[in-house]
Amino acid sequence: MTLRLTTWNINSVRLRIDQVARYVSESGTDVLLLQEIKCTDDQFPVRAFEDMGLPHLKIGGQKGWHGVAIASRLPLEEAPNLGLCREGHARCVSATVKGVEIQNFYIPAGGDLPDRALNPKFDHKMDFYERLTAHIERRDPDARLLLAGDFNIAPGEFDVWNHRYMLKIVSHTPVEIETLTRLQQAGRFSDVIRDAFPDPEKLASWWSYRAQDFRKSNRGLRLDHIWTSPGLTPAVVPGSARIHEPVRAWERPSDHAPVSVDLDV
Amino acid sequence: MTLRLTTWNINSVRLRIDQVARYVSESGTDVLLLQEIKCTDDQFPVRAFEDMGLPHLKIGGQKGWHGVAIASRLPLEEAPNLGLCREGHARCVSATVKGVEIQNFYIPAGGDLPDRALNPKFDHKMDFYERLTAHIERRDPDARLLLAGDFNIAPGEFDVWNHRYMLKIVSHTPVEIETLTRLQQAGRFSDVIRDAFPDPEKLASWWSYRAQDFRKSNRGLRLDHIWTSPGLTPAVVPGSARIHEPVRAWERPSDHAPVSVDLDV
DNA sequence: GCGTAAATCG
DNA sequence: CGATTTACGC
Repeated sequence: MTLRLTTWNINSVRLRIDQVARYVSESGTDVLLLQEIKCTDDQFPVRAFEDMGLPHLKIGGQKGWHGVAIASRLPLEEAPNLGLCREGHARCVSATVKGVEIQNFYIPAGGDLPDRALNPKFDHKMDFYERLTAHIERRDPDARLLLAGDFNIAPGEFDVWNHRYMLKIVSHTPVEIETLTRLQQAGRFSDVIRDAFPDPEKLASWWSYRAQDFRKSNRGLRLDHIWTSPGLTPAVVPGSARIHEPVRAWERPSDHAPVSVDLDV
Repeated sequence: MTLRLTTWNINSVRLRIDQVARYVSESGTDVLLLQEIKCTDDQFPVRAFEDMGLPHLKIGGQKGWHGVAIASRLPLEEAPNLGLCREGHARCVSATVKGVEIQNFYIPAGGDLPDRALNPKFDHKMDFYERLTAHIERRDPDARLLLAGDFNIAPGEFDVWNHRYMLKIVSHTPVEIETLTRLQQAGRFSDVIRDAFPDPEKLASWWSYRAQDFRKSNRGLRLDHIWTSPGLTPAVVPGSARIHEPVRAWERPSDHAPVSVDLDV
C-alpha cells in the first residue's frame, strides 16, 4: 500500500484546525506530522482529527509554545522518543507505522546571532543537532527510519532566496549547514524533496509573515524536510514529493507550507 | 419629531461594530450613546457609522480602556464637556441635538471593596458622582438636559437580583445608592426606565460574562440609565422606554444590553 | 468570561 | 505580522 505522509509547522493547531481538515481532505494525507501545535495534550482537538479520518494520535504537547504531534489514518505503534531537547521543550515525537519508524522534530530556531558562546539559543540549536547525530551514529543503517519536521536550517544554495546574503543569517550559516550535513551523512539520509526537484530549482517551505505578499517579496526558505534512511529510501514513490505552496496563501495561514511524500510500504 | 435615543456599553466598538449596525437598524435608533469603546478617536470605525446612517459623531476615545461616543442621524451641536474624571480617563462626552443637551457617562465601576479610604477606585467613583452633583446643583432646572450611560450603580431593590445580598457588593451599597439619589434629587431627574416599569418589576441591563447562561443564572443588575431633567421629561414618549435584553443573547455579545427611549422634540 | 495591554518569539 | 505569555479590569 501507499502511505501519503505530510510534515507541517501549523503554528497553533487549535487556531488552524479547519485548515488542517481541509488540507488532509484535499491532499489525501494518511500520516500528518505537526510542529508548533502550541497546546497541551489536553487541549489538542482530538475530535476534529477523528472526524478528518486521522484518529490515531501521538501528541507531545506543552503549554503555549512548541509542541509536536503525529496523526494517522492507520494505527500507531511505539517508537523511541529521543528526548533531544535539553530545555525540556516538547520538540520530539515518534511513532511506527507499517514498520516505518517516524521521528518528528521541531528543532530550535536559534535566535538571531550565530554564535554559540554569545547566544544560548543558537547553542541550544547546535546541541540538539549534535545529540541527534550522536543517536543516529549508533543506529542500524538498514532500519526503515524517517526523520521529518521543521529543521530550521535551509541547507542548499537553492533553498534560500539569496545565498550570499543568507550566509550571515541564522538558518543558512556555514556552521549550521555543516552541522546538518554531518547529521545527514551519519545516517546516509535522502532528502526526498531536493532529490525530486534537483538544483538549481529554487525551493521554499516557509515565508515570513512580515512580508505583505509572500509571493511578491519572494524571500522564502526551505526549512521543512523529509529524510529517509537507506533502508526506507527505496519505498519513496518517484515523483510524489510536494511542497504545497498554495496553502501558504490561504486565509490567516501558517507561515509554513505542508511538505509531503508517498511511501510504498 | 420623535428622536429614538439608545445608551449601550458596547465593550469594544471595533470588535462589535456589526452588532452595533444590526442594533441600530433593527431598533431604529437616531442617537446612540456608547461607553467602553476601548479605542482612540483615530481607531473609531467612522465609515461603519456613516454606513449605518449615524454620520454625526462626537468621540471621546483613549488607548485601550474606557472611551465614550455619541453617534447621531441628525447634526450634533456643542455641549460642555464636564471633565469629571480626576484620573484623566475618557468617561464623559456630550452634544446637543434638537435643543436637548446630552451628557453621556461611563462612571467608574469602583473595584471590589466599598471603602473610600482603603480602595482608591471606590473613592474615584464617589468623587465622580460628587463632581457631577456639584455641577448639576449650579444648573437651570428648566434646561432640556439628558444624562445617560453606564452609571455602575443599580439603585433600587428591584434593580438587582437579590437586594439583601447585593447591599454588600459594590454597585448596590447604601453609600452608593445615597450618592446616586443625591444626584437625582439635585437635578430632579426622571429615571425613564423605572418610571415605565414601576416597582416591583425586576429589571436588569447587565449580566456578568462569568455565568454560562445569563438568563438561567438570572443575576442581572440595572446599571445603565437614561435620566431626563424636569424641562425634558414632558418630551418622553409614554411607553417607549426599553431594555433590549435579546441583544445580550447575540453571539459574542457585550455584557450590557442597550437601553432606549423616544423623545418628542 | 471576555475584553484590553506589553513583552517575547519567530 | 501573528502567535503566544502575564497582568489587569469589570
